[in-house]
Amino acid sequence: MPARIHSPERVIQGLAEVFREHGFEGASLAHITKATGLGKGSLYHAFPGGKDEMAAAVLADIDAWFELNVFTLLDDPETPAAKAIDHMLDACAEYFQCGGRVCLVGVFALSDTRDSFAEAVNGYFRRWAEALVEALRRSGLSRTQAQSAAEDVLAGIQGGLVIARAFDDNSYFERELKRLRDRLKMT
Amino acid sequence: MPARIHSPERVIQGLAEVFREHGFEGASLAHITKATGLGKGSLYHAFPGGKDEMAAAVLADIDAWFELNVFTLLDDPETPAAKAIDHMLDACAEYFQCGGRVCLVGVFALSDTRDSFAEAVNGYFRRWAEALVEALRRSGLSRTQAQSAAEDVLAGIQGGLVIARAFDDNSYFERELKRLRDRLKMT
DNA sequence: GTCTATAGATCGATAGAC
DNA sequence: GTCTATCGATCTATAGAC
Repeated sequence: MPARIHSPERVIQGLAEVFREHGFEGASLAHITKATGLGKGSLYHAFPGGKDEMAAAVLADIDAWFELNVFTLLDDPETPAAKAIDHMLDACAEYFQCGGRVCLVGVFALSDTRDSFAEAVNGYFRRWAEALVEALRRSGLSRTQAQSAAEDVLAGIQGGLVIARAFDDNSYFERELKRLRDRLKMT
Repeated sequence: MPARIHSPERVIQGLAEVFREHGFEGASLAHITKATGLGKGSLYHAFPGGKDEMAAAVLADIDAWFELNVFTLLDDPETPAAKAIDHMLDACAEYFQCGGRVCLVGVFALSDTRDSFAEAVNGYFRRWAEALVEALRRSGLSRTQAQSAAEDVLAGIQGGLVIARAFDDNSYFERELKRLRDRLKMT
């Protein structure tokens, strides 16, 4: 048998898709083997900790993506706040496929799965909020104003994903992003 | 054995709690029997359709609650818009226990459960949006403005619940409700 | 209407060949 | 590193006594 047919990135991506679609408890190994193309043996070779370790790997991968594509720019004191925030919203539109893809961290947050991954779930949103506050302060807002606006943006994004999915209408998420963009420009 | 120890309302409430906490797939009959106090036999006597019928009953119960406590007042042409909207946000704070309780419809919307309950999930938010648009138009907004504001409020509520639960911090949801209240007053 | 017992399928996880 | 075979547990759902 050839070694390493499946690149780690593809496996993580397949895992993410299954967890997003079915949630943690609904993500059966049958679904996972189908999505990754790996048998159970291979999966448990790569993730000895089982489903918990698979989910943790996916969460770490998400963290890394947002760190690279969103948070770093928000933090960067040399990047104009407006540009960093615009880029953040563009990145969200891309990552969440304009509402066609839900946020795994949000999915985990809503169910009892949150208790098992509390640190990752909490950390993801905390890191995002802190970086966004940093950018908003650069744009001239007070700490209180910036925190309130950041909370509002995070809720808008997560809520936009929920409602877009409920209506099966991606344009809902796009309109929500537009509203957030406009609101951030006004402040 | 005494008949009808468990009132239908208590059973539905127990079911709702389990589905909210664990999602549809994670809501095992073991959890359900524990939460309702009913054995499997009793449950399948009351809900011959199994878990699907249990979930549908819970969704219908939620619909009825919001119809009675939120939508009707928003629709009522004799109720001042500001009063109806204030009442809606109060009802949300109460129903979602200031963020301590998540929205089952939102939970279902995010996972593949949505496909099985698409009509109920879609209808819940559609009814809410329509009623809210009605109230906002009474307050003087154009149809376009009212629709945009209504979408924004729905997303804010759902997103507020996601983030509050992610942070395990109910004050987050309360602040989001306050922001929505202020924003609606400004328009 | 409620229960216990249990069927039959699927679950997560492991063992061991290659 | 990947597979098949398989384990014991748990799952949804049913049957039948009371």
